Amino acid sequence: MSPRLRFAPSPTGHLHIGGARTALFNWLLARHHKGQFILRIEDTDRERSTEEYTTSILKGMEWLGLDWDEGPFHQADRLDIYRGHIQKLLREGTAYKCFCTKEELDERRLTAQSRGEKPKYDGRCRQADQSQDKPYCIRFLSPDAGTTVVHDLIRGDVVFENKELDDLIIQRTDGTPTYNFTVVVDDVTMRITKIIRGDDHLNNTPRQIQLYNTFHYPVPEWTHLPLILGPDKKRLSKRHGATSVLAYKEMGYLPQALLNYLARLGWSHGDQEIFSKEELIAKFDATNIGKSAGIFNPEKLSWLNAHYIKSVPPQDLLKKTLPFLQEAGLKIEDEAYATQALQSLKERATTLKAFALEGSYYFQEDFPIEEGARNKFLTPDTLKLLREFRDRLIPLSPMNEILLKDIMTGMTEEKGVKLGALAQPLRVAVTGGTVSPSIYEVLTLLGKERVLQRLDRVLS
RNA sequence: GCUCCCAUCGUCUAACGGUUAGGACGCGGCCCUCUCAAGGCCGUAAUACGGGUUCGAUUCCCGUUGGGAGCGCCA
Repeated sequence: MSPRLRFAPSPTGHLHIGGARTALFNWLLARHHKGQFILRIEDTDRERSTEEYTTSILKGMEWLGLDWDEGPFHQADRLDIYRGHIQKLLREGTAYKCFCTKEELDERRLTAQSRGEKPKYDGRCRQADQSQDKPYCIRFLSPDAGTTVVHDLIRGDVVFENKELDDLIIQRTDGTPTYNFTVVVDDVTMRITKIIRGDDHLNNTPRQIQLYNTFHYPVPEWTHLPLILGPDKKRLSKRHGATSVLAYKEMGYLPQALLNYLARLGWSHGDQEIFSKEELIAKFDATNIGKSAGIFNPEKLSWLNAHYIKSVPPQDLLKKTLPFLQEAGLKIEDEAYATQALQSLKERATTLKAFALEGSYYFQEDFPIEEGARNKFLTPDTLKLLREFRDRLIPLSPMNEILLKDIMTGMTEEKGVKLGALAQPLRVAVTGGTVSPSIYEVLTLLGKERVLQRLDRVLS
């Protein structure tokens, strides 16, 4: 039977790095085994769930290319299903009404904690008169004795004492069902066979298993992923800078770089570092997932991004980069020229955004000249050199890299100076800075007209 | 505090009782060179600690320490 997996984010925030990895692992395994990947939006918390976040999560998934076969399902549309299941438990006596107020519970929790005990519900409403006309929530009657064991694919059997588990609330006073309940009902009715989720859910799993058991439903296969931590070893959060997947898109990261990075954070395939999407699908295997938490390392992501930028085919370069060029206010008039310019830049770009930041001189005439560069390289002596270069350039037609090289090396040999003595001032004059691709390449790309214009600007 | 999980270079990881403990990012050096990158070569750096088991432990067991997660009418 082909496996069915799901990703079930709650729309109380953007799709973040950790969630994206969970989604990726589920997606990868589904694709690897030719199973189904289902997307479900867990929005039973009406207070904090928003439409905006739902859209953002979907956009994040699409950007990463994690396509789903079924859904997105919304829990908000499934309330009748949950209600039916709750009624069943109530009828069977495996759930009961609890009339304790939130304030009472808070108070008891505090006193338990101050006594050094685990703050759990004492089960006092198990005996309460169920026909009282007071606001109530509904609790699941969990067993007091025995153990519940979680068969986890990467951790083995994890045993929990049932006495550690209290009667959890499955329906709020306002009539809406809660997470630990809906997740079970959904996974059962959606026939999910493998559950891959964050480590933070491991402690919830025994109570979910108890729910499966009382419904006599088959228990799925569990895989709990170690968490992704920040540099301070705390759970990755907004405090650690950009954590939203879409933020990486905006910073100029390629989805493949993020996918590759995320796959290797917690999973490995020997010494291999670079994986295409197809390779990941072919090679991904839950048995090679590690057990320990990993720290998010932006440098390595950057390295991967630079790697993938180098491999973008020339014909795709402009399309991918255009939004960043436009954002920087650069106008693209000649697409063929722009493509060549980007091509010359791509060896040294770390992000797509860097093209606009570091190569703006390709697309505008009124770029500023860096103060330090001007002082160091545009001196009376070098201006003399530039003037001579200009004079030798004028009769040149056509202008190409070989001819330029001839002129420049000829000049520097005559003067007995190093090539850099001419190349750097020239670079400052035509790019405004001391860093650029090969000077021959830049000059050729820019073309004679523009080069002369820029030389005149610094010579006048 | 209680419950659960985890522990190899700074970071991501390889090793599935026998290796000079390997690779990658980062960092440093050299080469290349018109600058900066890229690339090539070299280097830096780890089995948390203490007990067992074993001819032999990174690997198996126990403990200690350290880190993380959970303990919500959040998911």
